[in-house]
Amino acid sequence: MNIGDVAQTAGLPPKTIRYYEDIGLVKPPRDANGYRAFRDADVHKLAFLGRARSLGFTIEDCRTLMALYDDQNRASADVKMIARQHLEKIEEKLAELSSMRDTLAHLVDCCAGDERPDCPILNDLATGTIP
Amino acid sequence: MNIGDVAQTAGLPPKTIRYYEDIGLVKPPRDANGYRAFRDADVHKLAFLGRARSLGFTIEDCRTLMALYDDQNRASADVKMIARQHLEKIEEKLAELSSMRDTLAHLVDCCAGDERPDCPILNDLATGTIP
DNA sequence: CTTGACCTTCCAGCAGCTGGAGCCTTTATG
DNA sequence: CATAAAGGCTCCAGCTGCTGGAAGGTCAAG
Repeated sequence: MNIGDVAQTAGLPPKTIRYYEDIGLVKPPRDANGYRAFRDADVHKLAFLGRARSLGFTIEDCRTLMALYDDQNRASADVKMIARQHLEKIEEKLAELSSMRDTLAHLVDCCAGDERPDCPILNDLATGTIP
Repeated sequence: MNIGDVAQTAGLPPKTIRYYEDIGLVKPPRDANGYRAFRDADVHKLAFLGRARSLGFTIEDCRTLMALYDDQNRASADVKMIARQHLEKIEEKLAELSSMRDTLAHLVDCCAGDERPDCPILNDLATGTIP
């Protein structure tokens, strides 16, 4: 399978797939013409990567998760630990973002948004005093 | 005021302040010894930047917001527009993250987390089939 | 035989810092 | 007054995870 088809199948851009090869996440053999020749296992790995990335796992997490996937003697506890830590980071980001949203939404609400210069948003940024 | 004191006052690391000078957000004059000599206005700008950044505005947004702040003839509508667009992006990210969280939390819940290899998390990543 | 769609490599750049090396200046202490 | 620590300076490199583009080789269709 050539990279374009793999891209379709795995739902990843060719550039990304090449990058994943670069950093050693997949190792497709080459055809005589130099083209990457993806085997089913490679395509499968890439789909795995795509899903893990779409859940927000870092590349390093993905590497570890794939190694665990390949390891028949893994303990599910190891996988769960990674997932739980990642979940925690997501919760933290959510908290941060939602506090940003609350502040911003309030400021936007307070701003007249007309042609006059008075602006509670700028006032807050300048002084740190939320109206 | 030297960079260290400004860092304390504005709540930004010295490295960040130097970086902000690099990209033209502040332009402190220099003392004879080459040290940056921050004026009150510079410190004020940096605090402004710190607050804008902590609300998640991009550097380019910050640049625009500061320009608007300096412009006595601004229309608050312009500020509000920037804030509203930023708010939208935050909402999008929130939605994305919270869907990640839901999926992950569910998977973590389903995983025994013991010494056995069976793992619904890996199964999902491998097949895209949430239990 | 040519055209166009693929494929290849390599280099650069995005955001927003952060770390470190190597050097100079100021300040505090003995 | 000498010295050492603390702070300042510049410049270069690297982080994450790609993405774009240039310059070129390959392959299938007409």
